[in-house]
Amino acid sequence: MTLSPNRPPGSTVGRREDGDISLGRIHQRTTPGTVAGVLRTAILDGTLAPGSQLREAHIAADLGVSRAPLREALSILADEGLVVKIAYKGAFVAEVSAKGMAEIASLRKRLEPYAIELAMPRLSGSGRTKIVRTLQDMARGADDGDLARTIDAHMSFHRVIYELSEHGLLLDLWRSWESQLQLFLSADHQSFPDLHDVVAEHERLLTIIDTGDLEAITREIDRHVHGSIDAAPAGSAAFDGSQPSNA
Amino acid sequence: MTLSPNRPPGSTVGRREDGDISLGRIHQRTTPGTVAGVLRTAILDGTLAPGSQLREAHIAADLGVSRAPLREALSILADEGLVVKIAYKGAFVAEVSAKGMAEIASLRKRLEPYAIELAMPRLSGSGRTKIVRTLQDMARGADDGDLARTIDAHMSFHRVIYELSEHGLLLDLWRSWESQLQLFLSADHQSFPDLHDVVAEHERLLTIIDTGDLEAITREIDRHVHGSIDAAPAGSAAFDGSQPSNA
DNA sequence: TGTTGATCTACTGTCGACAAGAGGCTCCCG
DNA sequence: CGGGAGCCTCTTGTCGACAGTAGATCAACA
Repeated sequence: MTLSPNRPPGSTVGRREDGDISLGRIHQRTTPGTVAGVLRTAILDGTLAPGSQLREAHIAADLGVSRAPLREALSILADEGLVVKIAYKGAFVAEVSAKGMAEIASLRKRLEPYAIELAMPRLSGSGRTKIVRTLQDMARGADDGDLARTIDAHMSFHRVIYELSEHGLLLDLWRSWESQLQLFLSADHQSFPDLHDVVAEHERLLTIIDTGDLEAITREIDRHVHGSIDAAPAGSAAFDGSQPSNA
Repeated sequence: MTLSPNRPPGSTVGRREDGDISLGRIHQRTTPGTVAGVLRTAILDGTLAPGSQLREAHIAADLGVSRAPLREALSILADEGLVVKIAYKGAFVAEVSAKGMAEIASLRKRLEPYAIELAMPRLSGSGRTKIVRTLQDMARGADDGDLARTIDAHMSFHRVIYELSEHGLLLDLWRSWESQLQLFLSADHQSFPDLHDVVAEHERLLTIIDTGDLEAITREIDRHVHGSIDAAPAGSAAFDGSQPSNA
């Protein structure tokens, strides 16, 4: 992940200097960025199987770019933890391991309550609207039995909280986890017998956040995160210690 | 930073599986890796001033490599937060901001106690020796008035703790902070009137860790980290709000 | 005189070709 | 028949050259 502490000079977030014209920034679409996007979705939707090697020449030819920007795209994905690069051997689609997920969970338990605490002051107005919207999205996804959409909304729910914390590092951290969580969840959805459970879970979380009781929030996050991680590995041997890594 | 969850097959850190032969792994010295190393020291020792642009062609020629591996080296440093890359504009030596340091501190306060907790079981034998050794190094550096050495040992002290936690993500996180902390500290050393204070501070921390009292440890880390961050910015206007954070 | 527009330069982004390392295969030798 | 040295091929790593962009300089114009 790229935990860059210094943002590019142009990436003003919400500042308006002259007449209040804040027409949101246009972010430059760089080739490596778009390529990384294509590969990311391919990995997340299973087109590129975990463990498979990503041959540069092939992919570059497929996408109609040269190897230089492709290699940079692979680096981006490596930062996100979706790809593992090994010198002189190549780049491989990451295999999510139960251990890796547990590690992420252990950090989330300690940091997400903090993120919520920081986000508190902004949880009333438009911030709250954003969160509620993700819940609605999640519900709609669950209604339709649309796994991908439900997961997307699930990720958005948490991401919005990190965004509202206005803590750059925290948000970067979440971003570095998001792809992996998404990969894990979509591969492991069978552990969610009913998608509506996910929705209920998060509605409950939001209710508790509303109380503003930090203790209770910490407890709930603990339960919440614990549940979504440790509930799974038992059943999904496929993702266990699979790191003989390579192969 | 590269928070890769899946490590390359060979990078077992301190594990000895067969007869205790830990001859430490020879890590493949890749060109981008060595180049990144050269640039890293140049940045940390001030040869490359914060904010200055790193022109690819120029540096590549200086080091006798082509731009391809150099660009990758810059990406590595960007991951570490020592360099900021901006599309179509170039790579610049990062400027540490008080805000960035405060963000790191806020996360350390929440994670370092956890790292210590995890490291506990390994804090008796050889693990402890390692820590003590960094303290000795720190002391020697302070005796000689050797700032760089003191800082190195200081970083090692904390790094060893994260290593002993045997929590991959935590260690990765520390690594992603280390360079920036080092950059900050070496630029801001005037806030340490006496290097021996640093040593005393860490000896005290170790003593408290020895008690095994997690509450006390958390309190101490809070004090410790708080002190080493918030003590500084007041005096060092140079690093304050330097983030045109926009603008 | 302030502002707009073109031009110019220096740099980054991209390309295709070449070099070098890694792994598998065959063939030779004990 | 087993082991090992040497090739052979595929892939990644590196290179030099070209294309495109950002910012500065400067001239034309209202």
